[in-house]
Order: sequence, then C-alpha cells, then structure tokens
Amino acid sequence: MTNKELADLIYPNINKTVEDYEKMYPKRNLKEGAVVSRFAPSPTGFVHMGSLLTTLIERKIPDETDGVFYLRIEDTDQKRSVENGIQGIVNDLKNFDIKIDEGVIGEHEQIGNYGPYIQSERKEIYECFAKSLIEKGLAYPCFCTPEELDETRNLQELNKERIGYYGSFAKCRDLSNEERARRIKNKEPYIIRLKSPGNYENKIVFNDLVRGKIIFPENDLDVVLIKSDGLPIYHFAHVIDDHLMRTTHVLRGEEWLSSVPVHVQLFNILGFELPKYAHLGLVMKIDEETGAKRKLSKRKDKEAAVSYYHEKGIPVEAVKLYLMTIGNSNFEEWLNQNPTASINDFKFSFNKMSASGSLFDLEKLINISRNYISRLSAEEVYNRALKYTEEFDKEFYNILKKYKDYSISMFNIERTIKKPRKDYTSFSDIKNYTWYMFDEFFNKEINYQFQTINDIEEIKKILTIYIDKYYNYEDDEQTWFEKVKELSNELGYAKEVKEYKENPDNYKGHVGDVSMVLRVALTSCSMTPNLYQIMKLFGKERVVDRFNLIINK
RNA sequence: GGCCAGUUGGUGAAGUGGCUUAACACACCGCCCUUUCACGGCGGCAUUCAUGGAUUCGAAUUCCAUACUGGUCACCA
Repeated sequence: MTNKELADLIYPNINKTVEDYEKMYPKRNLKEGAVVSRFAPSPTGFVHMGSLLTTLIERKIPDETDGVFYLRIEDTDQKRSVENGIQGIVNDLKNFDIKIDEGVIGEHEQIGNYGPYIQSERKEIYECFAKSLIEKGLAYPCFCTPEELDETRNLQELNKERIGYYGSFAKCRDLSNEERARRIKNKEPYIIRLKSPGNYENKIVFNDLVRGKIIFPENDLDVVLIKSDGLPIYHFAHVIDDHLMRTTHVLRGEEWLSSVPVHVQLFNILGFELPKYAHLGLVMKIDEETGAKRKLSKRKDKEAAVSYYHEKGIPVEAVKLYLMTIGNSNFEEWLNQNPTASINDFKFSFNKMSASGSLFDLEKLINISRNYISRLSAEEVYNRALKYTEEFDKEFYNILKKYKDYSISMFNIERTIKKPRKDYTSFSDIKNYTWYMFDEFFNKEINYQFQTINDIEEIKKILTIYIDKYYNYEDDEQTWFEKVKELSNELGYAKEVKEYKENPDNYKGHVGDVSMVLRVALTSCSMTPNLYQIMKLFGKERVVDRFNLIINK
C-alpha cells in the first residue's frame, strides 16, 4: 500500500491541494520591510497583561512599517473556550485602542482575505497539509492510547531517559501501511503524528529578535499534528496559519522558546519560509503564599486581566505607557524628555527589549496614571469621568451630569498651574476626593472630627465672626487670606505659623488652626485642595449654609 | 532529571573594555516650601553589578565553571 493510498484512506474528502492554498493566500502586496504580525489568543474571554504588552508591540511595528496587524482565534482546544470568549477579547482590544486591521473583529465577524481567522473553521486546511505530509511519508497515524503513552513516559523517567515519543519509543512510527489501514478500517482511534526527520545529536541555530543566537538540539520527537478530535495541535496550526496568513513576525511569550525546534522543523519540511520570532520575557509577580517569583496568573491575580484597569478607571494610555516602560528600556527616558508625546511617536526596537521577565509593578503604573490624569484638561477629566461613571457608578454619573459646569470648575482647581495637583490615580478615585463638593453626598449630621481646635463653642465663635465680619465672596485670594489672618489675630491666634512657633505661649494657636476650622466646617474633611478656591466654587450661599449647620447645632 | 533562557539597590532598568567613586524612573527616608493635603525643591538610598576563576595595564561589560531563578518536556495553548 502506498503512502498516497493511505492518505486517501484517512482523508478521502480532501480534494484541494497544498498548491491550491498557496494560490488562495498569495504573498501580500506590501512595501519592502512591512511587518505582518498578529495576536492569536484562545477565546478565553479576556486579555492578559503580558498579552497586552505583546499586542501593543504587535500593533506598533506594523504601524511603523505600513504593515498589517490581525487577530486570529486559536480555539483548537474546546476546554479553553468560554461563551462569548471572542467578544471579550475584541472588547479588551477596543478598550485599549488597539485597531484590528484584519481577522476577527467580533464574535461572528471577520474581515480580510486570508481567513477564516478562527482555527476551528480551518479544519480542512490543516487536513490538506496533513494529508500531503502523509503522502510524503512525513506523517503517520498513531494508535497509541493515552495509557500506553503514560506507560512509556514512566518507563523513560525510571530509566532516566529523555522523555517523549521518538526513536524506539515511537511504536507506531514503523507500522506498515497495510497494518495502519487495517486498524483504521477496524475503527481504532488514532491521531496523526509527524515522522520527524530530525536527529537529536544535530544542532540547529536559531536567531531570536530579543535574545539573539540560540543553539538547540534538532527536534526528533514525533509530535502530534492532528488530535483525535480532528483538530490540529498548536504547533501545526501555528506553522500553517502563520505561513498562509503571511505573517512576518511572531511575537510570543518566553514559554514558547522550547518549542522552537519543532516549529523550525515543521516550517522546513513544509517548505515554508521561517518568520522572524521574538520571545518576550514573562510578566511576573511574587506569590504571596510561597514568596516565589511566578508568572502573573489570570486565575490568581486580578491585576492580570486588562479589564481590571478598565473597571478601575485607570486610563488606557497610562496602562500602555507603563507596559512600554517594560517593553522598551529606553522608553521611560524618552517619555521624560517628551512628556506630552504619544507612544506613536516613539520608535520601537527589539534590541531594547529585556530578555528577562520583569516583576509587575502596580505602584509604578498608578504613578504613571496619576501623572497622566494631572495633565488632562478639566473638560477631559470631566468627560472621561462621565464615561467611566456611566458604566460603573450610576449615582455619581447622574450627579456629574447634573452639575456639568460646576464639576468642570471643580476639576479645574489647581489644574492650570505649571505643576498641577495630582490627586486622582484613576477615574474611580475621583469620588473619594470630591464627594463633599456635592450636597447630595455631604453629610449634614456633623459627626466628623475637627483638628487642633475642637471645642465646639470656639468653633462656632470662629465661624460666626468670620461670616459676620470678614467673609466677602468678592475678595481675591490674597485679601481672603489676609482676612483669615485678621480673624485669627482678633481671637488670639497667631497670624503666622512662624510667630506661633517662636512664642507658643503667647497664642491659643495659629492661622493654620483657624483655617482648618473653616476647612472642616465647609467640607468635613481635613485634607482638601485650596480652600479659597473651594469657597469660590461653592458660592456665598452654600458656604454660609454649611457654616450655619454648625453654628446652629 | 534533560533541554533552553535569565541573573546590575525594594522595583523597572541604563550600561556593548577606560568618560561609572554605576544614569534615569517608581517606592522608601530626611530636610525645605506651605493655612491642610497634594504638588514642587534639595538630599539620602548598590564602594558594587549572583559566586569563583581566567584574559587584560584596566571588566558590570570578554571567556570558563558553579549557584540560583524562570520556562519547557500533553491528543493545552
């Protein structure tokens, strides 16, 4: 029985040839040096921080070279799929402003000429290539059961031999085609394996974009190509898809580095040109329980999913900025020199990429976020806070919406100066800093603590005299503060803190203590932005009203 | 265990044989500014680049060995 006959027996309905597919998916007509890259996740519903970093770069190089970035879904393992898992990924990319040129753009939507871009829809293509390998004697059906495979593995471990399906351990490798046909007709379950032409004693040289030259032993494992469910294993799908979709650059995590020999071999025997590879260091974290460094995990770490940042209201730009500081070591310095520039203006380079996995630093991300928000205009803060709260805090959303101009003025406090305030680390943080500015949230029950001056009669006296004698809404800031000083003086408090510190026995306290009474009476908080500006923002009536709440208590 | 990669302060890191008594940023700690907070300013925070050896007039930078960390060895990706 010939290999051709065997191939026909296994895949009787495959009529297309390898050449047909080559013609269907021709080399892309792009300018010299254009990069074609892709993001190829399983449809698990969410994007991991490490993947986002990879994706950022996968999007960036085509941007820099007039290339193409596409999204492919790798759903050859049913266990990894979740309902609407594709949409979740598409949404995450959309939230992070990562434009998809081609491929999957929705749960049931695809665009582009190199599709389908969902692997489960490409079954025939993989079968065609598998068939062609069988015909050439480079692949064969394997009837070993999982139990048998376990057995040989245990044996190999026991004898300290290299683990895997190779050489004499590859029991089905040298079956006759007649035997194979008989067992197939006998309905025995089987998978398709590569008949590896490699020799473990040989070395292959591989050039990685971030790691440089790496030398591996040649692959001699008869790896699985097609599983018993008829779908391909990652290695086979990767090689066929990235060739047919004409991918030029494959970026992926370091965990793939050890499968490179398999991939190189597959590209070779199929006669495909090897794409350029970049294996990125993993994003790590210190495990709280064990204290050991480990991969940031989707299951254990909430901060691993990029949707976490969307929900937290951390600006996507900040997340990207942070990721780029990990991605390219010279990025941060560049950003410091060009604080208002966009990531698009930065030129990415692989050799500025660190090969070692870096510990994820949420503190740093938050700092970047804080700085980013501080540079936004009051209108931008307002609009983005509105957008955020619309999705995650309806109550606050309605308030912001109701008091639009007021809110913008509020966001403008100490914002238009050269070194603006940096209160908010995220859009979810805003309410924590501003709630007392809204009567709807302000607590009229006065159960909060005053600071140094806490005798209620003294407080009432300060507020009463202030309203009656000193408070004038029209005052400019300097006059306003002069009056607070005069008020302090009248009641026996030092006009200057320094004076008080020099002769503490001469005074009841100092102007700061008096200001604090005004501050707390007005806001119920001891920490607020500039008090004068808050009073300006509130308007005379509300200032007096809030003071009266205490005076009349 | 085999194979592969990585190893510069608490963190991200610069550094490609002399300009390094190791840049910058985050965190931390002081001091200053200041009516609170935040901001800002100034200063501190690795005499040492995992360890040992070799090459060299000279090494964080080159070479070798060891150690440690991570990845991988599935009909998962």
